[in-house]
Amino acid sequence: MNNEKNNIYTISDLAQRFDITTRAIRFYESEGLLSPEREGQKRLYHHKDFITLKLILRGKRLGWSLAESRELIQMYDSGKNNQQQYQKVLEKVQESRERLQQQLNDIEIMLVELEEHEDRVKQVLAAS
Amino acid sequence: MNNEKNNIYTISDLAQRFDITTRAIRFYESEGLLSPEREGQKRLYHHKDFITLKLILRGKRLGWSLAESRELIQMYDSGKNNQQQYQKVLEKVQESRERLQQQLNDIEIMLVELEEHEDRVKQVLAAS
DNA sequence: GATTACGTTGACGTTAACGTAAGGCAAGGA
DNA sequence: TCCTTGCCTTACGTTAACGTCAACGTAATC
Repeated sequence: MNNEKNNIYTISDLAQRFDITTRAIRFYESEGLLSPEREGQKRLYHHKDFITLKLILRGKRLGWSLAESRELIQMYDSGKNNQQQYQKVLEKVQESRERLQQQLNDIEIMLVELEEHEDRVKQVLAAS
Repeated sequence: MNNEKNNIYTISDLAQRFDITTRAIRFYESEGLLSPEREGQKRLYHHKDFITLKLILRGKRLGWSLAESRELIQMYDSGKNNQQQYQKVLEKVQESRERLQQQLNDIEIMLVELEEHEDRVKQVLAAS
């Protein structure tokens, strides 16, 4: 009975699609990241909200706090040219990228060390 | 008075070198990730502990829990060939790598969308 | 009209990884 | 002797992002 053709979702529609709980979605709203339409008591989500949720989850994957993602979302929502906000977001993206670079480094080293460890262990076994 | 030439560190030596608090170091010990020598009440850290701390912090950067890093450390400490533990660690590294790939993807998309947003905003400004 | 399914608003609980005192011991100057 | 410094233990506090009831409303269905 969902009207998904018209891009209207109930809260559990969204929860299913993004594999999160309705509790999480309501929480994001309480934190000011979502502001769905209401039909009486019930929340109605449109495509815009769908997009916003996508932003939220992408932010989470990058390790952003909800407060940080909120800034990004507000920027998009405003439709205005808030240069200061834009810079702030850009910096965050840059930080994330640098963090990623460091992590790639860490992964490489870890793999090398794991191999070395294996080699050592095997040598000890061979010598016994 | 630190005997760093002989690779002996006090707790605050380590804290300084890794830019963490002594509280954190003691906490890692209480979680079974470190087991420094004692001289009376005082903790004495050797090169081995230095290495372990490096592992801990690397794990943290990769988003590992302390419990996860503990497994890695135990594997190295044992010096044995625990194939099961080795596989578990290898899987974790693999997971981290996949997560990184997803994040790289996210970053790219985010940058593209930010540019698009800028373009839209500028067009609106130009039309007014 | 009773059940089932889905939605709502509180409100307290949970977890990891420390932070933050508080109080005390021991060594080394001044 | 007193003071400062550094380390120790114990123990309660903190934060983010929800989880988990509870208690209720409403709408469709059996």
